Amino acid sequence: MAENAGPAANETLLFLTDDQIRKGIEAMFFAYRGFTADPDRILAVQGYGRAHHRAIHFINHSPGTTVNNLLAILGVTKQSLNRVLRTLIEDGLVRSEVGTRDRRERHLYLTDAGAALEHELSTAQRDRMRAAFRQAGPEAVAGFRRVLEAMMDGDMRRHYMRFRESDP
Amino acid sequence: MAENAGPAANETLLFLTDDQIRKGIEAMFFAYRGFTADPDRILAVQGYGRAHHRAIHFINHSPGTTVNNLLAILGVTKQSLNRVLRTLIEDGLVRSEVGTRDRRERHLYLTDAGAALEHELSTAQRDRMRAAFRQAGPEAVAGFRRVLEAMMDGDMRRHYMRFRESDP
DNA sequence: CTTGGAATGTCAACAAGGCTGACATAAATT
DNA sequence: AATTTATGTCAGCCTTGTTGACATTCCAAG
Repeated sequence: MAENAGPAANETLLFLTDDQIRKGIEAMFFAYRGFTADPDRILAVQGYGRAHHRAIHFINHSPGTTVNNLLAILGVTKQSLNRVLRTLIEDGLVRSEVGTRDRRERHLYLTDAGAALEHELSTAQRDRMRAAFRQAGPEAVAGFRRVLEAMMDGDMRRHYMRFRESDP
Repeated sequence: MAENAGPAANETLLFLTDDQIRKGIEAMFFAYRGFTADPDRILAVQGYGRAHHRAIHFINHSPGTTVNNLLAILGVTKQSLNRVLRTLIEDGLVRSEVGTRDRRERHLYLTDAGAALEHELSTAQRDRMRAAFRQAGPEAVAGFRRVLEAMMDGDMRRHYMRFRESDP
């Protein structure tokens, strides 16, 4: 490697200074709060929390997914997920069907009521994200995605990429 | 506004389709987990959680800050923050000094031990962020920041901007 | 100066939602 | 038949959010 590529090297690497990194960390902290704020408000009314939102989101995304799949994606224990699923099933937002191929598995679907709540939640969250995307512009969005993908853990990136491919 | 600006309009607005937005939402979800994974591991050993990390981070960032300041930045109730602060003070990581001008206020500082933990935590988190930044490149980082800033709530953006300005 | 309100912070109790561990059941696999 | 896998459940713990009650301190109006 070249020892020093001249003044241009400092220019190019400015985005890697500790201070720039710290700003990135704080941006991530504050932005995540905005990211969850709108759904949180909606969920609080019904007595649900973020855990319910996550379950609903991914069941909507992959209808018929099994409990085990969901566990891997959400990265929680089955006891924790089960508590959330139980309330969602009791409240008639999620339907659980015994698998036909493997009858140990439970396949999860949103009911109409579940889909309605999902729509309400994702509309709120998408509106904010869309506004941010529009304000920042297409190139910023591409960069945003590149940085986030590089920041994921291996397993999470696998799940994320699987989702990316799953749209034709 | 123009009704339709031709094929170029579709090109430019592709990043605003529901599907692109959904990918952004899921990227945010998965990336935030990577973002907190390393500090979480370190904190778990000492029996602390993310709340302790946030308090330590912002006390380190603004030494002498008051409890009230911290409340506004962290966006939690004072009772919640107080519990975290109490354990940090008991464990000798944070020092609380009665204000001289206004003796109702408590000014917060990290002790040497607190600074050591802060350094361990921020090193872990910075390393991952730095790797992601390096991998994505400077333009992507600029875009990342622009999108995140647009995604913040008004109050949070105010705090974030205040921090940005505070480095000479 | 006194008094009443506002600001600041602390303590207590409760709920959500993570976690681990142990165990049950049913179905698939060997 | 024995083992493994997928799921569900109970009990109990921890962190971290909440509200309510309360103490202290400051400040301003009377």
